[in-house]
Amino acid sequence: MNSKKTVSIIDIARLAGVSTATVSHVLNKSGRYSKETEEKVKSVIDKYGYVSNNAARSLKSSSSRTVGLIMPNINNDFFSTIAVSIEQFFDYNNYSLFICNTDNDPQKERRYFHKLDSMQVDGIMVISCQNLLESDLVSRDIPILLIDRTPINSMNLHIVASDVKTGMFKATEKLIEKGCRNIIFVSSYLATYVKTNRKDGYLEAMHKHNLKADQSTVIQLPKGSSLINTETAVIEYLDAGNKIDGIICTSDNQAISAMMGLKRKGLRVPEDVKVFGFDNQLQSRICTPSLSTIERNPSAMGNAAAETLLKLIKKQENIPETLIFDCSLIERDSTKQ
Amino acid sequence: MNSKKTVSIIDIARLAGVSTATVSHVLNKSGRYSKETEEKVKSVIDKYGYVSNNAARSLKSSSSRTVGLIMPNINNDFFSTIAVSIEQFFDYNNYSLFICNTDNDPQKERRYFHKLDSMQVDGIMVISCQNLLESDLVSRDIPILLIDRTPINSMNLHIVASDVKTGMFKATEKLIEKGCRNIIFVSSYLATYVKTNRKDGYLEAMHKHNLKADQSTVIQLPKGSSLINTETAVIEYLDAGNKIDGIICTSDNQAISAMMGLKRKGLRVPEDVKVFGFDNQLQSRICTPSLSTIERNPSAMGNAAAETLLKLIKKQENIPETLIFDCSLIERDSTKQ
DNA sequence: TTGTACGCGTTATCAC
DNA sequence: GTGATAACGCGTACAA
Repeated sequence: MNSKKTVSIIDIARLAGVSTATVSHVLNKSGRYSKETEEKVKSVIDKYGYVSNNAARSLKSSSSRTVGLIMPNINNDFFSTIAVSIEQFFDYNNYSLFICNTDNDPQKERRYFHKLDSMQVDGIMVISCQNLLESDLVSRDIPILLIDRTPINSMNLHIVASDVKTGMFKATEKLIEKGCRNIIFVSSYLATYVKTNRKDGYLEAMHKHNLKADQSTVIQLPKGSSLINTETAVIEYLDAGNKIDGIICTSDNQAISAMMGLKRKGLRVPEDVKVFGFDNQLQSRICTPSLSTIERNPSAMGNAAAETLLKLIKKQENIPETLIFDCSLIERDSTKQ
Repeated sequence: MNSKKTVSIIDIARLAGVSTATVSHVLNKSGRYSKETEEKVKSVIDKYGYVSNNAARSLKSSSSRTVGLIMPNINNDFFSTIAVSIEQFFDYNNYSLFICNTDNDPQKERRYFHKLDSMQVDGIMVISCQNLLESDLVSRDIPILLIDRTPINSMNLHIVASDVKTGMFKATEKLIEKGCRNIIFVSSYLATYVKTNRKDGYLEAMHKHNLKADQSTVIQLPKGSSLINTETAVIEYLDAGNKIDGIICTSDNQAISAMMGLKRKGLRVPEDVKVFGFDNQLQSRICTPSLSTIERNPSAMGNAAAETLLKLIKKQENIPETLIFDCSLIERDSTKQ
């Protein structure tokens, strides 16, 4: 344990024989002081280990050179990659980033909005887990930026996201091109608007090529199900007499579980069934057979989000309201030949 | 964009026809008001969406019901699992957790210490990337808790960590028990004190059983190397005429890469070589063959860390200075038979 | 360069 | 028991 008496700007001013205003100017390099006073002040600050009180600073300036990122789950590769690139951008621009983990709990998301708001952050980015964002999330006039998820909101918030629908469309069409005709869609539990987007890409591609795709070709895992449920669901689907020669999944883990189900039913990947995952997570490279997948571009998304938020904070002009990133297909063994 | 005028406690007081003191008391449930005024005040707060200004509150009380977690990389399963359980604990206790990602940059770690300090957080937990912690990290008298990594420090900080050395010892001995005699140790780049701990467990087990283990049986990957380097290093080791029938790695990814190297040299796992990973990450279950690994207990560690920090914040007595968690072995196909 | 009013919630003191 | 008044904490920015 350390035991320190807090040193305030008043102490420093007294010890250096100047006013608090001068100390403040030295700290902020805002001029209005001589070389000598600067050195005197700096040496006193060093000697007593003074750290300026951010609470007082933000109370006065209602800015803190701090931004918040609210996200559902730092334990998810895609999200945490976004977070890391955001952090790097803001660090480079002398801002601090505070990351808040909501555990996919909408209530907690709102609590963090209020907390960041009351901590006087200069802006907030959110990968929301709410379907609807109310306008009372923050009380101050700070920018809010939506990343990835785009819940309904009445505030015309700026958005950085990826074109998941087209990504799913391309993946589905790729399987069709390779001769698949009975392609099913396996979806983990997702908020309504997320799920709809992804499924629509699949449905549109199938219908474009006059292939059957409807409720009966979609396996929707219920909320709270684990990966073993996916394996079981695929087996049950086959046991019910349905044919499969292609699977599109909403995550790599779903795809890997689906492949386990296929294996237990004696079906080979990619010879009998071709499989697409989603998000190009590490495990898609490591599993056997290696998994074809859809790559969003989390680093670029994070960087664009951070850049946009900083522009909003600085109240610059002509900031695009919506940035949508393309998805690309990464083909590996699970869709070979 | 939202455009709001900030509502302050003064506005609420005026609108409710009471003083700011009363509003404050209602907010903090500190008594001294009647049911009627309470309802009146609450309805005004609701109506105008008032959020108390944390900067002002922490300026006065030098507490913010907020704690910080500084960590090297949220993109790492082990760390982020710790973080999630810390977050859950503090949320349950009505604290907010701000997570700061240092990218393994000691300078940045120090910057975040100062920022959290000046934001008046009530305590800081750190998975440090420094070898030495100076005592000027924070200026106020707040508790700091070390998690996992235990750099040298002069402040007698509390520690929550795991007994990695014994874990490595047990894994090595397990391979010896299964008949391995030429066991090598493959280490990714790690800070000195981390690496030493892990390697010592391996060395002690080998020496206890009179098996050769020294510089020549340790593959140390240089800083900044990627997984392909591990694969190559294993191949080169074999090409140099060395024998391998067991491998202990400092991460699951290292182990998976090592297995790829073995495969390319025509060696089978587990028949010819048995392999241990480290940390029981998702990929250890998914790879083929599935990987035996060492499980630390990140959830329990996170929970213990959070509990300890809260006790320190509340200045309770008899808080254990050091909590060390055991590691357990998880045996899968890579060490079978 | 400096003095000082200001921002806003908390809490001790005081009045009824 | 209820509620108001005012001092306080500390950095900022404008006026002097």
